[in-house]
Amino acid sequence: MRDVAHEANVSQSTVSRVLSHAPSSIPISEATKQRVLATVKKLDYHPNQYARSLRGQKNRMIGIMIADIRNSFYHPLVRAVQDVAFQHHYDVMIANSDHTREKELLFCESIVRRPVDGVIIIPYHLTDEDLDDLIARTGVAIGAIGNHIQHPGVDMAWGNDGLASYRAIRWLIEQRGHRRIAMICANPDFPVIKRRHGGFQRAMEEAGLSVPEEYVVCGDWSFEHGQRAIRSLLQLPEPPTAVFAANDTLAIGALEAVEEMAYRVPEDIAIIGFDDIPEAQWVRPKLTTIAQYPGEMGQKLADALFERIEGKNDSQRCAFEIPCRFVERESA
Amino acid sequence: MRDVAHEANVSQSTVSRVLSHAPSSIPISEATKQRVLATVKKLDYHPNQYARSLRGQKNRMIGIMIADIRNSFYHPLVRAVQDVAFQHHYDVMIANSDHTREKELLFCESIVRRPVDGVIIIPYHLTDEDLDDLIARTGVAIGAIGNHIQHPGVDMAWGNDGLASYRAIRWLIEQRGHRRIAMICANPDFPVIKRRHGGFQRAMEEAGLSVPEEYVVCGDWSFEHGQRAIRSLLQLPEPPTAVFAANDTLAIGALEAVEEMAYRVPEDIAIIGFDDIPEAQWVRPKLTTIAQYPGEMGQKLADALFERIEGKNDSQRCAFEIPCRFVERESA
DNA sequence: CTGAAAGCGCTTACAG
DNA sequence: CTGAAAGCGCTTACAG
Repeated sequence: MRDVAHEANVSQSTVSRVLSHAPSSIPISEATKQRVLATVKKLDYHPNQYARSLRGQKNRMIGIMIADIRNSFYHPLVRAVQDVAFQHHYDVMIANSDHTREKELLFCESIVRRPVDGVIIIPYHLTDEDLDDLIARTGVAIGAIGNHIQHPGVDMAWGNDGLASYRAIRWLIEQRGHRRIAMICANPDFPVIKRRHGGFQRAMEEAGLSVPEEYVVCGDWSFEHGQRAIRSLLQLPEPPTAVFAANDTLAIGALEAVEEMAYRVPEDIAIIGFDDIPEAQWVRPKLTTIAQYPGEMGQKLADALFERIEGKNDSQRCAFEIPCRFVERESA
Repeated sequence: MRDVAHEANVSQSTVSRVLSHAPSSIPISEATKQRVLATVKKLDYHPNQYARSLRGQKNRMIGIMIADIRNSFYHPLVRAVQDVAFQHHYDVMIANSDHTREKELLFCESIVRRPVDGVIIIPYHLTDEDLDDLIARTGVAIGAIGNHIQHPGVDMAWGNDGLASYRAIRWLIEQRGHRRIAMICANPDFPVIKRRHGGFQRAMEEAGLSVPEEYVVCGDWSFEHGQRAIRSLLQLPEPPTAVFAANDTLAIGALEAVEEMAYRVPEDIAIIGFDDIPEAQWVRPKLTTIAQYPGEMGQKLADALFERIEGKNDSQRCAFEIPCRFVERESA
């Protein structure tokens, strides 16, 4: 910057003002401005972002925390956030929590250290108190997915997944006549599992159907857990006739295992997933599932985030409910 | 930091030295060290990363540039790089180029501005000159995928995809008796397409088989292009009996369209993909394809990157050839 | 409209 | 083993 100032015969202050798109409060003569810009171009000068950050300006970076970049469910969300950030000339750092509280806290720490201007997170363990702490220490703007986050200073987006689960199970019972329905879950401590399992349980109870303990198979979110879970279910003395999987990856794992065991889907065993990832349409039979709209969530949350970052919103809490939709295909 | 220094009754220099894991050249008395660490914990102090960066230390951040986070092919690579970075306590920023030179250059610019300590990139347009420029201006360590990058200061990993393509086509001809073979390509200007198409062309020529112009359908990398391309191919007066798709997404798109047209795979039309993304095993018929190992590429490149960042390698160029492997399944 | 100077929060010679 | 001081590259009151 010193070089540019010297070469253009102005002070550093002037170069800085020309470059920082300063709020027009401080005017620069057109001639000076052009001279500076020409010199900047000539010397191929790019202001150092860290110095800017240090001096108190924006950091021009946001963070995303998801469980695992390998799960397709997150991609539309991540991409939407990246695209909004790109338009604002922001960089995006991305971290995986692997559904552990430990890594969620490490993400918060790296946010505190750096810091960044905003984050979009999908927390599985972080509580309102954790977020409160984060805001107090950094002033970072936060958008979160999942309605277990109720902090008044945090924007959020959520699907009505509990209700959607309830309705899907009712559909299995009333439209398809199932009475023995099982559920493949991830860790039951996750709020998201509590909601989906709660919907399942409620529909079963209302229909007067019992759910034997071994009909709820908990584990992680993986393809492999889907395979193992359905095998154990089908080996029960009284196996279920339908299975509700807490996400599509589990459902697709189940589908693969069922095919190997030479059962027919949906005749012998019906399978319903959750999320409607692209792969749900590629498997055979095509997966009946409950669609969520992560792209829309990401987009809305990112727009809200930049409103906060740009100081256009410092009071209003945004809460976007993006309803789930039941998608009937071939597996149930 | 001032607060910590004051509270612990030492100078800022001392706090800094305790915290910066300084090369043991400068010793600190154990008592002082413990006192400082206790105060750090008590005040919950986290050093500001931007100030550290500015003062010349490492920036503790690397960048990844891929074409599009939504393509499954990149996930094992991204995840592997993230995991290595995580172990080194580094943050990772990720940008999409959408296969455009414009966005590839914008990524370079944001690297220059920030800067970061290293990048892993999958360039489709960037040349050795571009990278030379980037290194000159930032000293950033670079690892790249694809053997069109030959810069002596850039580590690289690559699959032998040209040869693998050649062999797959020979297999179609010799083991499966195909004579009319088409190819679905992305933009033919991409080095990766040149290599894969080159292998295809060579196998055909060596077998004395001609490739009508309309048998090479160029477009982008999308599912939709796969669908459109195979439709146009099957409507030709003399349609092909086998199709080689430049990646699995194209192949899966082709598979879907073929199913809608009620052709049988592989009896009526054989399909071969490239990459072996997880979805290749989920579609029916299961996709015959050429496996690449992006996870291994990412891991090796990231390890090499941190060797450079930590100054353990400032001369040796690493070049990892990760051979492709033909995976025979059901679609050909 | 422009410039001189202070300061963001650290690290690192330099001195003791 | 520890501290006082300079400086990384910017931005922003303050002064003119």
